[in-house]
Amino acid sequence: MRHLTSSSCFRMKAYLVRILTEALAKITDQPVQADIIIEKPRSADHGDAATNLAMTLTKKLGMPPRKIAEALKAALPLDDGYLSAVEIAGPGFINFRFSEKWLYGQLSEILETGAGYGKTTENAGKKMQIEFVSANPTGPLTVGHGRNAVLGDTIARLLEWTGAAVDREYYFNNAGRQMRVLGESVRARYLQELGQPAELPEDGYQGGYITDIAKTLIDAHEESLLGCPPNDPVFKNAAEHAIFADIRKTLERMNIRMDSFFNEHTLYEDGSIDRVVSRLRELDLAYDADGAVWFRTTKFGKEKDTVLVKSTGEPTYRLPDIAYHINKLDRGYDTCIDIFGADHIATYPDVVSAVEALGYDSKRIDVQVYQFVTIVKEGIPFKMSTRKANFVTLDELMDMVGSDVTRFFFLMRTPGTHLEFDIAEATQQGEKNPVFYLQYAHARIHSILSKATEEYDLSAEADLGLLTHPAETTLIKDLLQFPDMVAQAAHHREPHRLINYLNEVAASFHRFYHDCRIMGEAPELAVARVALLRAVVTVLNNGLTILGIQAPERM
RNA sequence: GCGCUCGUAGCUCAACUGGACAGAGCAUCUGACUACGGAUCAGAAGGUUGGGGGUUCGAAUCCUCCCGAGCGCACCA
Repeated sequence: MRHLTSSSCFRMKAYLVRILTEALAKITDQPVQADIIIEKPRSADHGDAATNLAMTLTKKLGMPPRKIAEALKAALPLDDGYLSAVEIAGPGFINFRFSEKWLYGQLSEILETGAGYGKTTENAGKKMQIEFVSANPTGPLTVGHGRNAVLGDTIARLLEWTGAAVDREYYFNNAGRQMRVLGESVRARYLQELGQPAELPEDGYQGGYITDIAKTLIDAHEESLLGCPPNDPVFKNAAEHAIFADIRKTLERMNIRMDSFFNEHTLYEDGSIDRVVSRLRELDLAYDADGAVWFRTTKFGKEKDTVLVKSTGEPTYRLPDIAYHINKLDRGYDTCIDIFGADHIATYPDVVSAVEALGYDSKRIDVQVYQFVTIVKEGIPFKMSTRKANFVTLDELMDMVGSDVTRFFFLMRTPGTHLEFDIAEATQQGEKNPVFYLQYAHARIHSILSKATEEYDLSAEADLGLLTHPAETTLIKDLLQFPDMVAQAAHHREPHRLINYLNEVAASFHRFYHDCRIMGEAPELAVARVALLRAVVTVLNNGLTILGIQAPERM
């Protein structure tokens, strides 16, 4: 059974589970083990909540599902503090309708809770860490990194709303071959800028930012670096600092702040790399062959063993990866989440196997893989490469569409499926741009509220019982789903669920706006509707806050 | 060749992880307030969920085999 918390929807679920359990005990002699699942039916005709309990019990009780449903219904109490009706439908669903008394009670709870509405305690007391972005400082962040960055940050926010303490960490490596080539590329540009003959390394970085970095070196050192050898760290260091500064700025612009940057090099300095190898050797999971150190991945179902340390003495990236995850687990996190692109999909199982073999509970590691982004520009997709400088940077994208649209587009889709990022669609300012639908609803309500403040005395308590129009009650029911939706999105690490939900809320609001007026109605009703709008604004605001998107008061 | 991830309306995607009649937004067509923001709302049309077989009360979802796409398969990261 699903873990339940104290928020409104959970409380209704808990109530339904309890009365169903009691009813079940009444209709059978022997105790029956049953998983009671409560869900919201797709169609409003089927009530506000439903359970398939009767169907799942057909085998155990040896009775047809509708018979069981009838018996259960007869044994259920009908407390109008919670429910107004219990119905049986279809093959044996038991459908519940919430009482108005319950709805109004919950609505006033939203108003009281305000900016905290939607927070739950599902992960209260849990310490979590999420590692994301983690791009090596070889160039500016591109749209390709964007999905990773925004997913990581938003999942962190979701988890915080379920009570967890979350650390955001950026893992990087400034010592590998890529970085060496980067330094050599800067040096080549430096020489060229000073009129010296020089060529980029064969697989050097071609982007214009390399030349910019070279120019800053000229500003700082003039010609004094001409005699430096190609591998002099001054070039690489300059590049790293400039690029990291740039990356931080981009992240900040996207409303992302890291708690820590972890340099892979640390793992060499503190000996944890060596420790992993020797412990794997003790377990006979690592061995020497052909001058290299191998990891016995065949023991975990792989076809081939994997090299951990090359015959040159240099570890492959897998080894520090293992050490890094152990480092994280040793820091005491209950859960460590990795946000990985599809290219890592085949390699992380090795890390998980190693961590498990070394005596850690690998369930504490949670790898989230997202599929790559296809950029569509003028109707045609194009491939990006940092090295060839064939990319759209996140800064360029935000120059075009702003950070709200940028975040929204990356969050809109299921992480596990390919995302098509259509620049033309994102650039649209009007109705075609999906983010505006939400922001418009927020701005519209705000405008109504400020007008209502002038016309009515809103200090008196609203009589919420006046909100009986179908557009009003469905809107209230939508609002009550919010904490549950946040918790679900957090649990599945899928922010798009929250977006879909907020779109529904906005749609319900627009429908309400169309059907129900505020100004011009009897003052009591107007005041009650204003209260409802405040609750809607609360949900939109809190939801957009989780998504890291602005909730504008006018547009 | 092997592994992973996928395939849903013309297009981009949902579907609460096995539930009721597969839903939204674009695009197309038809309508709506002389009043609170028309960046809105109502309606129409659009489907053999890539295909076959299986599991069961029940399948887009699970198993299997085909077809098709993307990504991996280094002593690169």
